[in-house]
Amino acid sequence: MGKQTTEMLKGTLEGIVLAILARQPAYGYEITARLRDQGFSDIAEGTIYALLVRIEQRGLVDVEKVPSEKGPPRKVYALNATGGEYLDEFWRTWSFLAERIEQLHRDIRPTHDTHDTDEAEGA
Amino acid sequence: MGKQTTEMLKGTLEGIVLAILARQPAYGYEITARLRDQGFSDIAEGTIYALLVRIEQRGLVDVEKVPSEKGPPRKVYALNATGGEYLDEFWRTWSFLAERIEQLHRDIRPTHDTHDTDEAEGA
DNA sequence: TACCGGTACTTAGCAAGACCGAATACTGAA
DNA sequence: TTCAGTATTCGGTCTTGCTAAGTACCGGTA
Repeated sequence: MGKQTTEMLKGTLEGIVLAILARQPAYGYEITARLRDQGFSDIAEGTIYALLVRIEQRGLVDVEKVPSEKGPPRKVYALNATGGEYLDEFWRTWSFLAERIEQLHRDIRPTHDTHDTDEAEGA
Repeated sequence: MGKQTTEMLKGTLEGIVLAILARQPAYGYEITARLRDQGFSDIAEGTIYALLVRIEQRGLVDVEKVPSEKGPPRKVYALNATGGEYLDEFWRTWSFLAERIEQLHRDIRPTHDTHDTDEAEGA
C-alpha cells in the first residue's frame, strides 16, 4: 500500500491494537506479526512499539514482563478498564466517521444540487 | 468530538473533500459549511484551506477564481482526471481498512485462541 | 462617516502519529 | 565465531490537523 494507508492509520491503528488486546493480552512482536498476517503487510515494527509505549503511559493497558525462551523478555500488554472505555469511545468515533464516509461513497453520482449557498454566477 | 476524531481525520479528510468535489466543484468556505452541516461540527476552517492548497499543488484539482457578491473572490476547486484516480485509490484504501476494522469490531468476543505463536508459559 | 458582522482566504507555529534506520540484547544453529 | 530469528528501544523526518491571528471585501446601521 502507499502513503494513503499511512495517513489513514493515524488515529485508527491505536484502536486496532486496543481491539486486538481486548481479545487477549499480547506483546509487541506478536501484534506486529498478527497485523502482517491480516494484510497490514507494511506496518513498521517501530510504529507498534511506539504505540504501545503511548497507550501504556496513558494508562490504557497493564504490562507484565514475561521471560521468553527465544530472546529477550516479552512485554505483555493487557487492556484494563480505562482502556476498555477508551476503546468504546474509539468505536463510537469510528462509526460516526465510517457512516459519513460510506454515505459519500454512495453519493458518487450528483443528484441535482439543491443546497442553499447562494448561486452567484458572475464573471 | 475529541482528539480521536482529529487523529482519525488525518488521511480521511482529504478523501472526504475530494469526494465532495467529485460531486460538484466548490470553494473552501462552502465546503467547510457543508461539512459542518453533515455533522463535522468542529473542523477548523484553516484546516480545509490548507488541505485545498495541498491538493492543488499536487495537481488533483483545477482552480478558478470567481468573484463573489458578498466578499473576496472565491477559489472554486474542481476534481480533474488525476484527482479522480487518486480518489479511486482512496476508496480502495478505505475499503481495505474499513473491512479489517469492522472484522475486529465483530470479533470482540475471543473465540478460543488458535494462533501459531509459541505458547511459552514460563516465568 | 465609522463601525460591525458576514463572507472568503492566508499564514505561522504547534502537536500527534507513522515512517526509517540503527542499535541493543538474548537464543540456538551452521 | 558468525548468522538468523526473537524482542525491544531510540532519534530524527514527514505529513497532517489545530490554533490563532490577520487580510480583504461587502452591506447595513448608528
